[in-house]
Amino acid sequence: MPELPEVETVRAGLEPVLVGRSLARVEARRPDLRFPLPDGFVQRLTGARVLNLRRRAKYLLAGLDRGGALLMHLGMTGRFEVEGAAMRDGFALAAPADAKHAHILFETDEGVRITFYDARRFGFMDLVEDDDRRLLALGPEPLGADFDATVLARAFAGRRQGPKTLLLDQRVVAGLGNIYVCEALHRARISPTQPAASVAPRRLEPLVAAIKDVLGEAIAAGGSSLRDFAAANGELGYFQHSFRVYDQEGEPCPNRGCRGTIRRTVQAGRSTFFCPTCQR
DNA sequence: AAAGTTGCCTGCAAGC
DNA sequence: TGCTTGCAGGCAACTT
Repeated sequence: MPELPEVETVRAGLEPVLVGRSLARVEARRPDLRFPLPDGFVQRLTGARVLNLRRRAKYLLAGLDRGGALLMHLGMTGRFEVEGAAMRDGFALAAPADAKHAHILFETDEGVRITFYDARRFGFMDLVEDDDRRLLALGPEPLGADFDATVLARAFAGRRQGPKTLLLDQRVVAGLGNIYVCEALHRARISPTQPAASVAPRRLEPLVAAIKDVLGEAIAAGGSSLRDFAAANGELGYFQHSFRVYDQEGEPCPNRGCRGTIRRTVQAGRSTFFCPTCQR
């Protein structure tokens, strides 16, 4: 469940049980996620206190009192489950619900257990410093003041690539994924496939606004929940009901005054949903 | 069969 | 010509 709004929702859910707590127990139930866990992962985290929980792009960063941070990425299917303070009552916690994909377990000094599940295992964790190159390479936060039309003008200049693929490039703007790029381009009525250099400059400001709007609305809705089977303890987001183009192939275009039909195409190996009538 | 992720690899074009 | 760089597209990692 992982684009910026989903990661932000996860961050907000973990913050109250994690920040200020120390990790009494850490268990890695396999040596790797997408990549091998770093050397001494469990030892280096056990006993550490979490100072803060931040989001950067689609990354979660738990700052540690012993320096550095725990970097976490949800990949495609990564998710966290939080279970209450059973330890305080002297009861052992039940086995993870989906034991096969429960890869990392944290238990705080309050006895709260936080389990990281990831069926496809495209997610990853690492222990990093502030100068980690994955973080330094990221473009501006789309909801930040420094993301504006000028940023897009620079990124689009001279590019034959479509706006769709450039907006997915985390070096241009950090945190957008397939869903919200499709949604934002539709709101701004910009073709996802035309050469980015051919998008008129006056259209970049509305595009920035569309990106900020759709992300803000999605965060307010708790993100989007796709293909989420067992409803975890946390509530599911409901923004998927507000999709105007994503996964809406064949539906009428909801843009005002447009009588087009939503189509699906493939760009850089990923589905693009758009209205060929009003997005030009 | 398709999937919301990133990053690596390739082949090609452009530039010096 | 040959080398380097950037670009654009494809694919791999895995499970349901």
